[in-house]
Amino acid sequence: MTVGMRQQQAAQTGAELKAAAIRVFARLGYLNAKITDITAEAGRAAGSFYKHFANKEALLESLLADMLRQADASVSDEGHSDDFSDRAAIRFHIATFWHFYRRNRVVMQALRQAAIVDPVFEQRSRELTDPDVHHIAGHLVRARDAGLRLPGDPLVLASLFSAMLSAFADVWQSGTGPELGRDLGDDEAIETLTSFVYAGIGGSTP
Amino acid sequence: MTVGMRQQQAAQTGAELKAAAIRVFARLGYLNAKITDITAEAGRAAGSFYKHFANKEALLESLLADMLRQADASVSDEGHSDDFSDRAAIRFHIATFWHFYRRNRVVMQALRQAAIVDPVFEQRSRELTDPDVHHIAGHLVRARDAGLRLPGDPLVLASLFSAMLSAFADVWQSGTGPELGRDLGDDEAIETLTSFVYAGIGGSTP
DNA sequence: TGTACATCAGTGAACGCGCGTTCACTGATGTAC
DNA sequence: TGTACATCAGTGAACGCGCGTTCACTGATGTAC
Repeated sequence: MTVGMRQQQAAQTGAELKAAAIRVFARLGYLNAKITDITAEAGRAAGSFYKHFANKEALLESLLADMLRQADASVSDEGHSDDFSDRAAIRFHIATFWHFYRRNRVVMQALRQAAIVDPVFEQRSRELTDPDVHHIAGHLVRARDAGLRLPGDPLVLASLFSAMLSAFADVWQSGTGPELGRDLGDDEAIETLTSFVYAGIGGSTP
Repeated sequence: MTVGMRQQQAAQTGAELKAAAIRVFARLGYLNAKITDITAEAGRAAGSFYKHFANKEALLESLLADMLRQADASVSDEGHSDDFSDRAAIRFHIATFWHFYRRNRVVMQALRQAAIVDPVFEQRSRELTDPDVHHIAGHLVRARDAGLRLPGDPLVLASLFSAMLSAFADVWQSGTGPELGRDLGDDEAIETLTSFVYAGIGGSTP
C-alpha cells in the first residue's frame, strides 16, 4: 500500500496540468482554451490529458475543489462582528472577499465562463454565491435591527453587494478598467468599497 | 430605382432572422446559439442565413447597430442636472440605464458573451461602456466640487457604478437572482439603486 | 400586352475544418518467484 | 539478487463528430424588346 514512484509521478503531472491550465485560462480564457493549449503549456502530449481528467469540465471541477479546500482551510469565521452597522464588519467582509478573489480570480472567471455555456456550472456558480448572499443579507437584517434605515430589501441589497464586488474585483484586479493596465492597490480598493457600502446603507458620511 | 418586391421581401426576412436570433439568444445564450437554431426559429433553411449575414458575428454587429440607432433616437440628454449632489440627477441616470437595459438586455448579454471569446467584441463592449463611465465620472467630480466628500477616486467610483448597474439589472431583470424567477419591479429597483448610490457618495441617509 | 431571358432570395444536401477523444504502442516502474 | 512478466503513465497519429459554410438548383420577380 506504499505510494510508489509511478503514483507520485502521475500526481505530479496531474498537478502540472492544472497549473498549466490556470496559466492558459489566464491568457486565453476558459472558453477559448483548447485541451492541446493546456498540454502544450505543460509540455505534454495531447493524449496525456485524458489519463488525468475525463474532459475540460472535469478539470474545472478539480480546480474548483482545490479552491474550496484551500478556502475552507483558511477561513476564520471568528473575529468579525455580526452586523453591518459596524463599519469594521463591512470592511472585514470586503477584505476577505477581495483577497480571496486575488488568489482565485482565474478559476472564478473560468467558472463564470463555464456557467454561461453549461447548466452544470451555472448551478455550481449559484451554489458558491448563494450562501454568501444570504449570509450578507443576515448581517443587513441585524444592521436594520440596530437602527439603520436600509435603502431597500436586505436580500436585494445583499445580491447587489455580491454582484458589485465580483464585477469590481474583476475589472480592477485584471487591469481591464477604464484606465487599461491599472491595478488598484488592495488598500485603495477595500477602503473605497467599504466607505461606499457603509455610507450607502445609511451608516454615515465618509 | 424603385424598391421592388424582392428587396422588400429580403429586408423582411433579414428582420425576421434578427428577431428570431434575439429569441434564440434569450433562450440559449449567444455562445450556445447555432446558426441553424436561428434559421429554424425563423422557419427558414440554413443556407438562407448567409444571404443576409456573413456569419454570427456580422449578425451581432447588425443587432448592435439597431440598438444604438434606436438609443440615439430616444436619447434626451436634456433635462438632467449635471451633478450627483442632486439626488434627482442620480435617479435620472439610473432610470435611463435601467429602461435601456430592459429593452436591450438580450443584445447586451450577447455582446458580453461575444466579448469573452472575441477581441473585436471586447473592443466594441469597451467602446460602449467607456464614454458612459467617463460621463458619470464627470458628474461625480462636479458633486465633489459641490461639497460632497466622495469615498474614492471619481473614475474608480464611476466604473464601480457602471459594473454594479449592469450586474444588478442582469440578475433582477432576468429572474436569476437569489430568489429564482423574481423580477424586481422597475420602481423598487430604481429607488433602491438611487438611494444606495446617493447615500454611498455622501449625499445623505435615506 | 406578351415573350424570352436575367437576376436573385431561398433551399437543403454535401463538404470540410477544428478540435475533442481514442487507441495501439513504448518504455519505465512494479510484482512474482 | 536476478529473471520473466504485468502494469500503467505517457505518446502522438488517426479518427470522427458537430457545426459553420458552400453550392448547385428552383421558382418567383424583374427587365428588355
